[in-house]
Amino acid sequence: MGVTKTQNFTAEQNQMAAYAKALAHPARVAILQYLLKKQTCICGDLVGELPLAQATVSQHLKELKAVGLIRGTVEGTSVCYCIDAQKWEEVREIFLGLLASPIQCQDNCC
Amino acid sequence: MGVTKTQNFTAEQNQMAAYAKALAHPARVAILQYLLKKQTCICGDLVGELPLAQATVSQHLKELKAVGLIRGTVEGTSVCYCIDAQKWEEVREIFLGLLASPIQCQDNCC
DNA sequence: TTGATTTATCGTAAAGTTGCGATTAAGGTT
DNA sequence: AACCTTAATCGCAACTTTACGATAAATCAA
Repeated sequence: MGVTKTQNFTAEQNQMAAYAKALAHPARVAILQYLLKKQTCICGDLVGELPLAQATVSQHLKELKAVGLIRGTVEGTSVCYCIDAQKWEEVREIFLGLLASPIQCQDNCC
Repeated sequence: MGVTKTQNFTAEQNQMAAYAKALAHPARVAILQYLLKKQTCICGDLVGELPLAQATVSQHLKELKAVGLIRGTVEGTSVCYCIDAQKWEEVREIFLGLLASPIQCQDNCC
């Protein structure tokens, strides 16, 4: 059926999966890296930076906006994008929560 | 065309995207959480734990194995799974690298 | 107002993902 | 050997994602 059974997982699991999905494309990783470096930029900068057509970049921006990771504000003809600091902190905490988990068993654990 | 233009992005961007993709489904997050808690478990435990059919769980395990996050060793009729400690450390570093980036601008950055 | 610039959205094609029943393969058990 | 158990794989249906050209909408400039 091709539909994830969201309702059978915890909110935390779904949330983490949603954020991971936002990062699950090199173009979106590149967008976030660029935004973290420049702090702010207009859409056109990203179109120039990425090896993708304008429509495709716009679509990736839409997805990042959909999970709340970035915000865009209209500035005349352009749109200025930046990372949402609060959301970024939230993402950080969620990922650190999982990533910080220790692993006891080494090489031949099984 | 539905094909990610991998070759036009950096190795780091592609790698991060690949790991994020592995985490981009609640079932796979659940599998990792369970493995981090128990350190080790057999496939059947996961099938019992998750709200999914055996074939589906097996498929998710395959994806996690494909990126190297988990390892499975045959133990008689069962297969014992555990997290690959080295890979886990690598994933941690890659994600921390991005997540640690500071954000200067607040509320109305644009 | 006309025209240029910038970004979002639409439509579409190709490919990938999710899920499951059925089957296969491999190891145990009797 | 015949049978059970466990897990992987196959085949399929439904849905989602990626990508781009074309078009629309909105602002600015002359």
